[in-house]
Amino acid sequence: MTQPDASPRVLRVALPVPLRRLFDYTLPESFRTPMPGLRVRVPFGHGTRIGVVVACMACSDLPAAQLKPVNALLDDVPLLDAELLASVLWAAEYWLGSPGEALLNALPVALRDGRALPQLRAQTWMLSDAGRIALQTSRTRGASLALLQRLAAAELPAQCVRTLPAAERAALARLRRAGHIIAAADSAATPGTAPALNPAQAEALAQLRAQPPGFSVTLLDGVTGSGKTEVYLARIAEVLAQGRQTLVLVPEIGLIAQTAQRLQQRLGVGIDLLHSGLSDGLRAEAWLRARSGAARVLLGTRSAVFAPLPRAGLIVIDEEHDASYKQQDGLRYHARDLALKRAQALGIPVLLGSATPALESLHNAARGRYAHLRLAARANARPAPHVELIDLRRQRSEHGLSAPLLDALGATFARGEQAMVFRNRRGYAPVLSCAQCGWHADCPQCARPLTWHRAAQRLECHLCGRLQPVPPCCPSCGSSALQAQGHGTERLEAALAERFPDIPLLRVDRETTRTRAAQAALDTRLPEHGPALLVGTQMLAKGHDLPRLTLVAVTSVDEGLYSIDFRAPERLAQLIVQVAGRAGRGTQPGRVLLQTRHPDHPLLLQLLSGGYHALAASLLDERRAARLPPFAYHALLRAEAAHEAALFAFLDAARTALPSEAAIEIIGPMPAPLPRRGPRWCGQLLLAGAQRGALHRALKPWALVLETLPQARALRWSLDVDPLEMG
DNA sequence: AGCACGCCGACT
DNA sequence: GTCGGCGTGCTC
Repeated sequence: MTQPDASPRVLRVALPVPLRRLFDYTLPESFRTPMPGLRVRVPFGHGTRIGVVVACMACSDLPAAQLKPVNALLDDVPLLDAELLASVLWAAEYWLGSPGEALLNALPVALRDGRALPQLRAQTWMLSDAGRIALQTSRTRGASLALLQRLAAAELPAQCVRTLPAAERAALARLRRAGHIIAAADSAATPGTAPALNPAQAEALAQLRAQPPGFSVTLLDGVTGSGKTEVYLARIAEVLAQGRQTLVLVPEIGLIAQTAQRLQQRLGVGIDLLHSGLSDGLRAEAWLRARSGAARVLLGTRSAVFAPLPRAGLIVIDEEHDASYKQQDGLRYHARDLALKRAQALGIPVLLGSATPALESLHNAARGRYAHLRLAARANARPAPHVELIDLRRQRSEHGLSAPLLDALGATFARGEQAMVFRNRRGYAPVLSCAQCGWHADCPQCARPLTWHRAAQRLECHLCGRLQPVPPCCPSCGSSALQAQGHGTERLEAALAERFPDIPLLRVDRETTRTRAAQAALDTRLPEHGPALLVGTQMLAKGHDLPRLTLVAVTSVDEGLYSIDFRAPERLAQLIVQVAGRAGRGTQPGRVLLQTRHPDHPLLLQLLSGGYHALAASLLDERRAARLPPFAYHALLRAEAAHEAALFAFLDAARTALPSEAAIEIIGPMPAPLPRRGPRWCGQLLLAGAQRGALHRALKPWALVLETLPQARALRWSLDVDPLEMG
């Protein structure tokens, strides 16, 4: 092992190439010794690359003759501070990715090409109302008075501060603390008044305040409407008052706007946003503001977990159970888990919020690794919505809608109230089949049924996106008796529009949000008062706050009951609780209808009688008995190839390359749950271990072997540590 | 991943 | 005669 030295002449550099290793370069005599986290330009292969310095050393493990010199140091000070550098390298190590890709992806796009840092929009100081009053009432003297008068005459750009007399510079800091001088950008907002906390919220806040300073994880577990956000806000306000930064993560971009508005109104500071909807320039600006400490509250989606936090005080993960926090390509990190790692390194608390915590989080709470705060009651003492099952075996249903469901919708509209109908499939019908011979339309490549999109007059493969015309008659027997089998959102929309012609109806799924303008425009299309109906996929489950929504229906919960994916019951329960939480937010109590052919299913019965936590407890028992996560650790090798033979040649070679260790169970190679996607064959190899450490120790060298496997040439493969999807 | 080097087919 | 197919080897 090489040792750091007083005058290191070798730099270990991370480069944006998909190789799980670092590269050593010599540092030319004339160059100063850079700090880790600095960007460099280096020769690589036949060209040059931008990389990040990871370590400075006296010598390399390689012979000096094999090292090339660094071309240029690109920053004066490291772009990544020590904590962020270490945390990103940890993520690359843990999720078995390339350290260089992880580091370069952690930077905003605008900083990846080695350009100099853009100038941050200059900060400008101005008088607050309090400052103006202080000036008018002549309560100040000396340098303070001079500075207030100076600012009353004109706003003061921050870069002019260093030319001020020293006494006035000292006064600036003092008057900022007193709130007499504020940043111009923050001037528009003044903190809103916090509503009085109910006893449960007050108790939760008291417990949070009682925690010892430093790293801690708290699962804030509260039913929808219990006011988790008020608890976050109170904690964030305290962190702000200490002059420290808060990072808030939400699962989806669609939740950013409403969350930002609420944070801004209540906290009275500008909220810096970090998400993929921003331009490169804006993202870089927010990232740099975070790095400078100027950004005090950062709000973003998954990738915002890579924001620099030099003055970190708190991290909040809202809807912590949401699977969107798991990156599904490239480095397959989990933003919640990385946030926990960062909080530990930063020595700050993390708040995990959810009405339906992930089983992993409940397990961690039960083991005492997380503090567990329950907010059981709805904040406004409104009754929880009433959940009922509709037995589809005993009802004839038309277009997937049973009579009791239609009656309930009719009654809701008659009262002038609003309703939502969920169906997890878009299109008109998931299968188009022949009533004569039983033929049905399949994707020739994926060998799965094509979805009939009736309005668009085509068949669509929801796996590979292939589009085909609708045949005029059965290609197999010539019969014209082609019929829709099953129901998608488009079919529900048509059936409901026919049944309730006078009720404003809106369909929300990937199809409608893609073609019609933005999702934001959707809410404005429904009346605020009077009856209305929303039909759509899970997209509906978040956002869309209809005040008069009192009925929520799920047209079938059965896919979630009998899926091969062991996480399906957890997800179904989370979805049901989440959609139930959307009903009855106004003054009327809510009602939830679940259509099923399995009304005796223990999962449904337990959810109805004991709620999410009772069900979660049994699901955890099942996971323990079956040795599934969180009682075991998984890693999944996925591969897809043009030929089936190449696919299994690779997976077999990968299996052979694994050390024969009793601690690891190897399942496969096997075809993926959906074995064909477009022209490619998909397969996988699942590794399970009882101990995370033992599994990981075997995985790291294995990943390096996989990179060099000749069978890996002809295909695409990826490793997924702690996979959330088996497929 | 890129990007070159390296040996075998249809074209000005 | 060559332009170019993608097999394979490497990147400090």
